[in-house]
Amino acid sequence: MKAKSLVIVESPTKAKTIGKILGEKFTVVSSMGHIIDLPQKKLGVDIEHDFAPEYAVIPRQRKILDELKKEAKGKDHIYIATDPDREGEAIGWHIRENIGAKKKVLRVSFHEITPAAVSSAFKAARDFDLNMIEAQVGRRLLDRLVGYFLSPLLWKKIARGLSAGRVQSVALKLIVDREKDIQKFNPQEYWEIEAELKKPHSTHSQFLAKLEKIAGFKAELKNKEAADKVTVGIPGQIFKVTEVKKSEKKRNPEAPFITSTLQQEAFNKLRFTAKRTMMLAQQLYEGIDIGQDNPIGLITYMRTDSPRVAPEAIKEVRGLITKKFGADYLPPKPNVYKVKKLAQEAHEAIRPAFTSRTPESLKDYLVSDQYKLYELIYNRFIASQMNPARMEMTSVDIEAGIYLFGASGSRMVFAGFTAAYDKANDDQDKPKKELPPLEKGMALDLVKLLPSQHFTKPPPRYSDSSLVKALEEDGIGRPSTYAPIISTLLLRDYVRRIKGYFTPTELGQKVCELLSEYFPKVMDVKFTALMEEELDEIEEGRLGRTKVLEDFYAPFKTSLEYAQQHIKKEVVFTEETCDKCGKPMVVKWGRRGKFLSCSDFPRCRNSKSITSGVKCPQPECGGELIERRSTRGFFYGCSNYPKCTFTSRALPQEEGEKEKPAEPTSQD
DNA sequence: CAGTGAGCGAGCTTCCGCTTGACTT
Repeated sequence: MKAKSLVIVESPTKAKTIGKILGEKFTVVSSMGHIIDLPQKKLGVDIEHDFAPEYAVIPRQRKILDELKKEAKGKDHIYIATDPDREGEAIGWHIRENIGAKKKVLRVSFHEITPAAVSSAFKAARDFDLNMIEAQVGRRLLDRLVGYFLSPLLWKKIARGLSAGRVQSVALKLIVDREKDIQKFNPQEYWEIEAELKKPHSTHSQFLAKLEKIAGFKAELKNKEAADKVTVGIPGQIFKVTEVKKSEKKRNPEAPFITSTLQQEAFNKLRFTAKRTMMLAQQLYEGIDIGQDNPIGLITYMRTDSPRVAPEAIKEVRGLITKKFGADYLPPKPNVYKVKKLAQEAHEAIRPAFTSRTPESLKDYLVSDQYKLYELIYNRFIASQMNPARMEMTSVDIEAGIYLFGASGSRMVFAGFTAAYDKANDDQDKPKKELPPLEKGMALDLVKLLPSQHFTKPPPRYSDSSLVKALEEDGIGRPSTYAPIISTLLLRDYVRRIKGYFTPTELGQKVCELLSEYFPKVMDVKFTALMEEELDEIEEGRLGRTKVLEDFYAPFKTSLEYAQQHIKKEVVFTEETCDKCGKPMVVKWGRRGKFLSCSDFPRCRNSKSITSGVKCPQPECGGELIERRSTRGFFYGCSNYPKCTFTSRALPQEEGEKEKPAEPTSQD
């Protein structure tokens, strides 16, 4: 029997795909991510000795490592084909160091899983990039220091079980800061006046024009009096077209999806949370049984920060565009999309694995949500390689005495990529109506005036979509962590998702305030970007990992000591008194959230729950609803439990309050 | 696919970033 080579990748699906490409001479196995890490139970960083890490095999990865060792035995060549980025290099290195066959191990890296890319990667097999691994270790240690020093501080000063970290705490700060902006926002009244106009002797040429200027100055109407003055002055004036400007505007298609944009669009168009989106994408990636042999992967890898597309796929989609839409829709050269500055580009864009598998052809095999997500990914990809849409934009000036009105309209000249990307979904920028044909000098009839009152609006709270967008823009977190960051903030009860929008809790605000006051550097959104710059320098061999850690740790330690001394643990007294001894009750935090404890603890050990003040809707129950916390999130239960087992997701609706539509689907 | 829970307080909680099954009804 001939000796085989061993290839190690991260994911089982990737192993399957590569196995098919490489053929019989290779055994391809997966590591399922990292196999060793810092221990969970302790710091695992020797601060006295250059921040030396104490690594340990991740308990649940023990079996995997044993498998890898077994497979490594008797193989002539071992290729580590983990992702071509910082984490992938480190994962591979740790495998090499732990499977007991160091000498035979080589590193291969490719950015696309196509026969051409894989083949040339094996020809260019190389040694490990030690500087890259240094950078990863630096990143890991820094995160450990921040997380494992700040979290215990919170346990001591606020409540047990809390957490803080380089990423989650900054994400929390975004939400808390936004809430502050909203609270201090002062809405300003303003009025708009629209005129419904039509061409003389015409019955179906109505259109709307907006008041823009009065006597040459911008029309700013602060209140009803100002608006009334105008609405009284306008009738009787002669409306006349003074200017008609036409221009052609191109609208380019968007890049194919990467993780962050997929999460944004899936939330905006389908109301899927980031977590749900990733779960569904994983299912599409792993493959679905579509009646032929094995399950077949329907999309490329879903955790990526690069919009790059494999040349083979470009060729395929260009063929499809010509066939389905015609040559007019195909650009002379493939569209190329820019990579973000902080991207590590280990993977391709998220796209259909085979454009021949149209969403319609898979309808019978996919459940509804899978189908919707696949369709989104499919259409976005096709559209990304099509020609721009062309619109004819018209803007018209209309005078009525001293009053200047403006109207604008647009007409589609060429659909371009919008022929592929479902327009019904594409409601971001308001679709402008087409105007009737108008010419300079034309007189118009006023049908009616439509004054309307408005108020300036505060900035919106973050949603899954806008939070992920903000995180990505600031370089905070990675494709594999956007969704988990949100889950952590919810799990800790730092924020709640209300009708799809994040509101910080009192606890979240308190944690944020404490950290911001004592650790402003860590809480700065720029902290991660600065860290990334230093990691880049480590990768280039211009900076040592220990130096980076020392420079961070020295001032951090000082802040920590200062915080330990100066933050007072605050005790929250309530109006409630103890049933047993009459002393006031105080709020304490247990494993399952807040509860009331006698302030005389431990002499009096009485405790009780905090009730919501809302009666249990069960007939003849008489209990009150209490907010409970389980492993699966929050819910309301009856104070008479276990006698009454009533539960509900939210407090029963107040009378007269209307049900609002489109609550996003959530697992948190 | 939905459910979710009875003791918190004396021994334990926690980070970020890779990756998938993990429980039970």
